[in-house]
Amino acid sequence: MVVMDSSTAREQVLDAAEELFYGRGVQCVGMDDIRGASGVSLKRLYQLFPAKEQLVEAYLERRDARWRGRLAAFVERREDPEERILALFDWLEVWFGEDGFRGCAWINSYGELGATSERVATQVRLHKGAFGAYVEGLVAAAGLPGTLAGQLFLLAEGAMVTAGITQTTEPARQARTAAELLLRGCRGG
Amino acid sequence: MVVMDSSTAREQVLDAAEELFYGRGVQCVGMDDIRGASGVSLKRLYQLFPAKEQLVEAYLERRDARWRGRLAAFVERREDPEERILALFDWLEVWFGEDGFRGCAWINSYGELGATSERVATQVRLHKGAFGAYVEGLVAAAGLPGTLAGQLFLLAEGAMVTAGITQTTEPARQARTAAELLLRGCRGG
DNA sequence: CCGAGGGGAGAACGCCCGTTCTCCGCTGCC
DNA sequence: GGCAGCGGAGAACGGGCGTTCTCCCCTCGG
Repeated sequence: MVVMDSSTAREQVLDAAEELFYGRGVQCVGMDDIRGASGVSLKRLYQLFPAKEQLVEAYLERRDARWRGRLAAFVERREDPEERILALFDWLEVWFGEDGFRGCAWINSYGELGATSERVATQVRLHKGAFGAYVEGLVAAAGLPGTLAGQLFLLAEGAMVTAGITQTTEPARQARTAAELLLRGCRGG
Repeated sequence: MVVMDSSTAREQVLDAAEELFYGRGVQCVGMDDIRGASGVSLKRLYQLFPAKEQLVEAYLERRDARWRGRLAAFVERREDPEERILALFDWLEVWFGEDGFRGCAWINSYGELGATSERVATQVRLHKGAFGAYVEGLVAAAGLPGTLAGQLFLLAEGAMVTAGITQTTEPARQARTAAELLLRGCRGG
């Protein structure tokens, strides 16, 4: 096989890890599965990630960057600050409808490993904190009261959980409708 | 030891299972841990539950009955139909503040086993379906539009997830505030 | 051409865990 | 009292998995 430098090997491992961990759950994917799917030998795999836990951490970290990047790119296509808030829920609907959607990776990982692995719990809190801060930013940019941000955040989280469990996109629309009502309420309507 | 009939043995096993599965996650609790905590021998344990998966199923099932019973008992102490809807969120706050609260057992189990075990996935869907139907009932009893129910449901789900991850009770109050606003909107206020 | 070293494949190791089996003591009936 | 059978304790079994080790090939410098 052609030589492969460390950073591409790393990416291939993370690609495989993301697909498998997200699709089946972390604990039922073995390091051997990762090797098979990535084509990176166990030896090198352990050079890149000294233990499975660190691979899980890296998987969540990289996915966080991607996920928030995609969200922001979608939202920023709208100009109006209030439209941007609603776009958040439109984006959820797009996400929920994607092939292989299986709920929120962080919520799932927290359910699986939150009690066991401090590193995983930390990644989840960081991700949810960053998402919450992003919502706060959108709310502030629209000149709306800060209390609204937490409420929208809960709607989004509820929609993610429910979409994951029911395998439908409908929760995104329900959450969007609720968000519109809350926005209207803030405008004093 | 004194003789123990099947139904008390069953209860003791389920008590132990509930505490351990909920507190640490299903997969990191072994059948031996259940035996140690319940005092029921492995042989009898396997007579009562032929496989671990069925014990998990029974744990979720019994917890569902308890959980919804407690919720209903709390809510029904209020007379006014709209107060009952808000009481739902007050009850969440009580629940979130309990010792050992670690999020929603069904959401956690779904993250852990939803992709692997059809029985577990089914239990989770049944539980969430029953909770959703209960919310719908409260909304209908208050003469409010059915679309509100789904929105309140999402708020409650979001609060459960967030309270579990952050280990705070605050999401219950945020969700309650949002619920009040949505109610007010329905009244045409 | 030769020897050293890095990397790949996969066997090996140790441990855990779900499930079953073995052995033994107790109990209750004749 | 004797014996059959139920039930408890825990060893045993089989498989899986995280991690490490062994062996071999290929490459590259002399």
